[in-house]
Parts: sequence; structure tokens; C-alpha cells
Amino acid sequence: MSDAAAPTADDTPRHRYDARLATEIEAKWQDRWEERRTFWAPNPSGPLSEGFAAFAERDKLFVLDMFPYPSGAGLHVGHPLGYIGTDVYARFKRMTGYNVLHAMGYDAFGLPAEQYAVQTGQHPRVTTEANIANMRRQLRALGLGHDPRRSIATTDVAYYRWTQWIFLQIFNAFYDADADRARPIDELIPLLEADPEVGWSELTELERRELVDGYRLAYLDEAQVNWCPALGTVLANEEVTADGRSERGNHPVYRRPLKQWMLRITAYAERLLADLDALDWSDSIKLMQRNWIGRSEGAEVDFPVAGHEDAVITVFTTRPDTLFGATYMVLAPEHPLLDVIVPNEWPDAMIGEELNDVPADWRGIFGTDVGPPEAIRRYREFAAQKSELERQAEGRVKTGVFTGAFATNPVNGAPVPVFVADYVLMGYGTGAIMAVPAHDQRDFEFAQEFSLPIRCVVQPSDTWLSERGVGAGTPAGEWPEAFTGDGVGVHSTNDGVSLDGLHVEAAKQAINGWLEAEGLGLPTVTYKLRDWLFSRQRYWGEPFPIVYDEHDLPVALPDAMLPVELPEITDFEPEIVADDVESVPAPPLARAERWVMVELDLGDGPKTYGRELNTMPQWAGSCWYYLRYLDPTNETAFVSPSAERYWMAGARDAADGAANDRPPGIPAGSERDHVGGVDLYVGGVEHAVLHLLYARFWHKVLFDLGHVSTSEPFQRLFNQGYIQAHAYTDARGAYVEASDVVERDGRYFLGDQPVDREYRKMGKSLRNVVTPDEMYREYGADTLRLYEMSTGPLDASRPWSTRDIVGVHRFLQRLWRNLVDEGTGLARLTTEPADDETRRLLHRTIAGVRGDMADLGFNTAIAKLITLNNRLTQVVADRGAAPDDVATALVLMVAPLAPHVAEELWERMGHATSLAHDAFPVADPAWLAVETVEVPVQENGKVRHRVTVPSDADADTTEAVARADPAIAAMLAGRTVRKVVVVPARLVNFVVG
RNA sequence: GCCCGGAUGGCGGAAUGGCAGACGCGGCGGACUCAAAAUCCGCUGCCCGAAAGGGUGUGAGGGUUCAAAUCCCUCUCCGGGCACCA
Repeated sequence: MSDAAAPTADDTPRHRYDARLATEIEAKWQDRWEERRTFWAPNPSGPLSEGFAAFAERDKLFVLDMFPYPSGAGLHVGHPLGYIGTDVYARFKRMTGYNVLHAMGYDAFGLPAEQYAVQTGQHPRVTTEANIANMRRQLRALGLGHDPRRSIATTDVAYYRWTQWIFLQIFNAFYDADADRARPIDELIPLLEADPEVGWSELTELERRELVDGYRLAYLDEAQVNWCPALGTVLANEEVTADGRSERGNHPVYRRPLKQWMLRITAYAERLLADLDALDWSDSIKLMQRNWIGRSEGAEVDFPVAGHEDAVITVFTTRPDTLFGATYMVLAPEHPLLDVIVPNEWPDAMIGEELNDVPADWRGIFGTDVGPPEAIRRYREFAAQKSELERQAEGRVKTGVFTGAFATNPVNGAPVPVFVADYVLMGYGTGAIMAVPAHDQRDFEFAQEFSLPIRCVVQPSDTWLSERGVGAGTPAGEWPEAFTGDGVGVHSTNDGVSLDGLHVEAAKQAINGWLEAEGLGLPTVTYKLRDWLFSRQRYWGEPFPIVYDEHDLPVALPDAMLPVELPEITDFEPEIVADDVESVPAPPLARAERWVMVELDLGDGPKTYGRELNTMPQWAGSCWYYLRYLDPTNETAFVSPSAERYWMAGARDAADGAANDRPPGIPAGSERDHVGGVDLYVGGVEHAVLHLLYARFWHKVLFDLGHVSTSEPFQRLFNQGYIQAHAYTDARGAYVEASDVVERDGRYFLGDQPVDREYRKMGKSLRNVVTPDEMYREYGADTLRLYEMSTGPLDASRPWSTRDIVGVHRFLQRLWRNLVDEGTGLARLTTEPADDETRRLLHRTIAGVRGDMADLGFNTAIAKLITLNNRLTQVVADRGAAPDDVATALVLMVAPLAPHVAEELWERMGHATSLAHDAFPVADPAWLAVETVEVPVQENGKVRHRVTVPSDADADTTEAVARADPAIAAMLAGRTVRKVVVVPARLVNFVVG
């Protein structure tokens, strides 16, 4: 067989657009884009400013993807959905003249690399770098138009040096509540000196330092923490699931006191809440953040403790209007006042008229033969050792112990017993409540458990009572549940105030006024949000730039001593440690013996200091990466002010105020409320709370301290959906390889064996993973991109269906064949313009695609492009060549979606330069106009006929044309037309009797 | 339990008060071919009908409107968030 005969094995034309050719084209253009620096986005000044002159008069756009973790498993086809979406959008905007910054980095610290290191002894850096390299390869093959100069990893020393620097900014700041912003800690000293209550001049140097440390936004606190022995670390509240287990690994989590770094995010609660209003985020995400911050308005009220002159129990309540119904109080088990108020012996109690002795079951569940101090001690121990899961399992039966102490209800002087119970949490409000069992379900349950009086002070409606099967006038103690709705106050009068007859809101106003006047309480706002626990007992994280001196107080390292590099060690395992609450954390860094102690001169001569042995949580690096993209090579600042201001500016107040040649398709004013920040941030909804709240907090601190120019980091947030997939289990319930399963008659089989189908996320353990690499091989990256964008709107989750990909592949093939001779590989165009109908379709398509792309409506944009291409197929069939005008516009419009094949076609059509910049077609209004339209004619809302009218016909003309139509005239003959509704160019509706 | 979001052909979806089902997959038919693949063309919600045409139809029920997938109320199911937060 001769060489010349070689291609006969299959007679595929040599230049057909198939997977082989696609792969060739894609590699070629990926190399070219890199060589030609196509996606370098110039800064206005500095080392990355080459080529800025071309953009000086243009607008900028900062498009951002959520920071990925470089997993060892590599990408599956679900991962890049958002990355493709942002790339299409970024390419579209670039083609309309924007200076678009789009970059990708890696959130590379974290547990998987460290756990792999523990198993294999492989240093986490080695694993991490290999994973990043693999992910870079996979993403490059997708043809994403990222600026490669701006790619960073959180594990780069040059990056985490600045993470440490930002930590020091937070450490060296305090929150000025009057100014409502953070200020440098140096500015605190004069305030303390001026405050007579502080007595600054009498304090020792050490006392002063401790006092100042207590104001810092990063502070050490011996607090109750979520200790997870299995992971060997503590976790933030946000990392613990509702059933008391670690979000990562599902291990039990215990609460125990431990000295840890905390970040004072609570100081920002109000601003984090209020500033949501100006953001272009979905309502559901805003709501999740609002719920997490959990603002509630109420009052703090002081209850004096009987027999203790100085002791006052301050409670927080959202229902001060029910004060007269408070029949007992509860302190959280960790409440410090317990050490003060608990008597040695059980009192002979008098509580109003209802009770005259201390019932045995008030004395605790560990025996009634002990006095209050021991009963309380045992209960506190019981509460501390119980994991959240155990609390859950107990069905939330209320437990608690009487403290033996009584407080006095300030509104009526009534003695109320004080309990300790774990349904009151130390971390919320004041850690103490007044219990109003008639009007709070939890208090109601507790009161029933402990036979406490239940006193109605807000009258429920008769309807409410009868719905619960109790008659009007039934005492509250016999209700099936607490009444928490609105009603009028009863039994709520003292010498100074009466709430009787007032509805809840009015009653709150009245009682708040009285409390304030009497000095007994103040209206208060409380938040669920807690300070952010910022220490982790891990190796693979950012070391703190903190050392401890001889007083064991923290000392910040000066900027010049950054970075504090991770020491090399060989054993990465956290010290384990029994899987229980008693085990003590031992950070791996403690094993770096030569690193732990360090001799430094921090201003008062060389001294020995001990290093902080914890590392920062993984969230730290992702709190500010978007800022580093702006100026990744800067060695003197985390970002230069000029780059930061340029890229983060709001669209409307761009620095130079130059005329923004806003392209059509984007309504003027749509970005009017743009307060600045990343122009488009795309990522999964799973980061709705943690990452987005933490990053907003850091950004606000940096804003307050003058390091960034916007108060919010992410102006517009878009949550992409997920790609899900079917998974199959065999008779034993084991997952089988999804790609081997076949469908027959609506059932599913692996060979002859029937299997069950589930619809799940894509994942290795479910054996239903499809990788982009497979798709590149079968169809090419352009087809994969187009497929993922075509299957639905970007925010919708959708099933993966390999079978369906062929549709968009055929579209590209047809497009190619319309423009290129499959035999010669040469473009086949004619300069003769297309027929009018085709040109009208072309311009309608341009207008539509522009609008769709601007709205991230890529699925409908693709549908319009397919329609146009199908039309072009006819034209080419008629003429033997594609009209130049249609071909040119079509290729340019396809370019953001399928950039490689578009560039290749563009080149074969005779263009020497890339189409990536400033070339998106603009619709000619002359071709958008149509002369006539067909409008439906309805009879009582049902379409019966259609008539053709001039597109600018008014209502009367349209109706006249309709009536003149013989079929319609017949329809109306002999009937009474009661009403005619005409919407010009839309429809005619005859309402007949 | 509370709060949010969703439900449209066999499948992914389109239409946000004005012709339901764009576009794609799948299916059916035709052209080309010795044949098959590929390609091109046509049809394709359901029911009745040879067709013309008619009826019906957007999770269920009710309402507003000349007109409802779209707005309102009630319910069912699915997905997500929170969960002793005073």
C-alpha cells in the first residue's frame, strides 16, 4: 500500500472540523495567545502597565472566579462551568472595548495536602505544586483568557508574606465605635489617656499592654472553642455542622476553653448587614448573610440578685413588654456570676404564692443530696462535656438546676428563682435570660419540666385559644404551648407604667421608656454573629507574624521581618490525642525545635522570644487574593494604590471620567448603583456565608485603614449552578462505573445486571466522573465550552449528558463547513451581500446576542447563533459560498463562546490579527426594522386567525385590517362585539357575547 | 420547626401579563448511497381527525384580567439555608 493511498481507510475530508482538527487548532491558539500576550490586561502604571495607552480612554472590567482549591483528583466537567461563564463574559466585554482583568489563582493551603503528607511523608508543598500544575494544564486546555502574569497561590511565600502583613494591620487596629470605623492602635493611647475611668497614668507598663491588647481587632482569648480531636484542631463556628460535627470529615466536636486568636468581626456586624443593600447580589445570598449576622432589637434589663448588693443579672430580651410575666431566670452554664451568687445551702423558697419550698427536682439530675455549689458544678461539667450531637439526640428535653439564688423582677419587686440551664448560650446576648414561659416556647417547656409558674401578660385571641382546644379564660399553665403572637397586655401595671391594653409594639415602647427613665435597662441590639476564631493547630497554613515575650504577651513582628516562613519539618501529624474532650492540642510547628525559640532585637536589645505555633485558617488566603491579582509582583505593598483604585472603582465614577462608550445592549444606568469593587464575581452558593463574610470583613478593615478605596470587595455576585450526574448502584448498593451503564426500555443495566439510578453530584466515590480531558479528546475544548453554556442559564444546576454534546459539536462542524472547504481547508466566501431576509436575521441576531451576553444568557445566545448558522447553511447551499458580511459577524459572535475555532476561521478568512479585542459586531438599526408583522387575532382570548399589518400600524388600523379579513368577518358575523383589545404589533382580541 | 428557591414535551431548556414549547438531544419519515455511516431536508406536547380543523395543555385547586407558565391565595412534591440565638 502506497503512502498516497493512506487516507482511504476512512474517507473523512481532510479539513473536516472533528476532534482531531479541533485539538490541533486549540493547541495552536493557546500557544499563540500566550506568545502574543493576548490576555495581558495592562495596569495604569507600574510593572504590568505595558500597553495601557490603548485603554486609557476605555472602561475597565474586573471579572473574578472564586478561588479554587487545587485538588489532587483534578477537575471534572462540573468544575469549569463558572470559569467558562466568566471567560465568555470577559471575552465578550473585551471585544466591546473594555480593559478586562481576568485571572486565576489557587487557594492551596489546606487539609488534603497535609493529610496526604501525613500518610506518605511527602511534603505538602510537593503535592500542592504538582496539583496546581495539573490544574493549570487542564484550565489552559479550556482556552480561558486569563492574564497568566497574575496567577498566584496562597502558598507562595511572596503571597503569604502579605497575608501576614494584613494580619498585622488587623492586630494593630482597634474599632472606634464613635467614628464607626477601625483606626490604628497608636491612636487609641491618647483616647485611653484622656479617659479618667481608665486611670492610664496609674497603670504599669504591663497593665497598659494588656489593656491595649484587649482593644485590638485581633486578640487572644481563652474562649469556649470547637475542639475537634480527630482533626487535631479547633474549628470556627462556621465549620461545625448543626449536629455538632466537623464540616470536613464529620468528626465529633467538643466545646472547651482554649487560648486562641480571635478576629473582632462582630465590631463590623452592623456595617456588614447594612452595606448588603448596595450590593448587586441575589436576595437569597443576602438573606443568608443577614440570618447569619442575626441582628435582633430588644432591651437589656437589670435584675438585682437578692442578698447580693453588687450582683446584678443583666438579661437581653426582645420582648421587654412581657417583663411582668417573668417567673424565673436562667444563666448559661459558663456564666461568671454563678461563682458569685450560688449559696451553700438550699433556701426555703418563697416564690410569690405559687411555691413555698424548693422542689427536689430543682436540685439537679445528679442527686438531691448535695448543696447548690456541687449541684451547679456537676451540671456545668455535664453541659460542657455534652457534644452538640448529644444535645440533639436528647430531643432537646430541657435540663437545668436551680442555683439557690433569687433575683428581683424590677417591674414589680417579685422574687424570681435563678436557674442554670444549657438552653441558654453564653455566646449570645448577655448569657442570661428572664424567662417568660407564657410567651416563649423554650421557657414554656422548661417551666413545665420544673413546675414553674406560667403567667399570661399578653392576652391571646379567642381564636388562638379555641384552635388549641382551650376555652377563653383558661390559665396559661394549661395552654398546650406558649403564645408568642401579638395581643394586648394584661396584668402588667405598676406604680410607674402600665402596659395593659397596649399591643406588643406599643408596649415595648412604653416599657423601654420606663426602664430607661428608671435606670433599669436600655434598648439594645444584639447579633448572632460571633468573633472569628482564627487559630488552627496545623502545619500547612500561614504562620502568624507574632512572637511572645517573657511576659507571655504577644508582640507583632515588624514589617521588615516578614515573611515568617514555614519551617521545614518531617512529621506533619497533629499530636493525637484521644478522641475526647480531655485531649490537648499540640500544633505540629512545636516540633520545629530550632524555629520555636528565636532571638530578635525588637527595639530593646536582643531578647529571646517564643513563636506563635498555630497557623491561620484556610480562609485567610482567600480573603484578599482578588487584590493581589491587581498587582501580583509588588514587593513593597500588597497592592499599589493606583492599580487598586483603577480596577476596583465603580463603573460610573471611573477615575478619569472619560466618556464610557457604553455599547448598545447594556442599558444606561444599569450600573448606576455601582459602589465599587469587583465588577462580576462568580462562584458557588456554598460560600454564601463563610468566605463572603470573612472577605467583606477584611476588606472593610483595609478600607478603614486607608489601604483600599472601596468599602465592599464584590459589587456584583453571581452564583453559578452545578453540573450533576446520574450514579448507579448494583444489587449490593455499591456504585458501579456510570459510563458502562446502558439504558434499555427505560431501565438501566450493567451488562445483564439491572442497576438503580440516582441523581447526585459528580464525584470520584460515586463513580460518575467525566473529566474535561476526555471531552477534549472526544470533541475538543470549544465543544465542551459550548455544551456547558448551552444547557441552561448559568445559575441553574443541570444534569450532565454526554449524549447531548453532539448537538453543539454539529453546530461548530456546520459553521466550519459553511465557511471552509473541507477538501482544501480554504475559506469559501463571496463579497456579494446576503439576501435581505438573511441580513435582517443577521442584525436581529447581533442585537439579541449582545443583549444575552451582557446578561450572562449564554444559552439563548447560542440558540440564536445556531438559528443564524442554519440560515447560512441554506444560503451557502444556494450560492456555493458564504456571504462575507454574515460570515464575519457570525465568527465574531461565536468567538467568546468557542474562541479557538473562531480565531482559526478568522485567520483563514484573511485576518492577520486576533479578534480578541474590540471587534464585536454592532446591529444596524435599519436592518432591525421590519415592514410588516403578523399579529394573532383572538376570540375571547383564543387565537383564531392571523393578519398581517404594517409594523407601525396603530390600534384603529390594526382593528380595521382584522375586521376586513374574510375569515374574521365571518367569525364576527351576527355576534355582538362587546369589546376590542388591540395591542399594536402584538395582537387583536375580540370579546364577543 | 422556621426562612428562601423551584416544578413547562420522552430529556436539557425558551417565553416574566399578549401566538406556550425557541434552540439542542432523542424519536419518526425522506433525499443521497449497492449498503451503512456522515451530511442535507421535513415532521415531532397530548387527544379526535385522511386532511382542513377542533379540543386540550406549563405540579394540584381556586382567584384577578379582554388575556395568566408569568400576578394573588391555598395545597402537594423537590432542592437549599438556619435550627434552644432569648
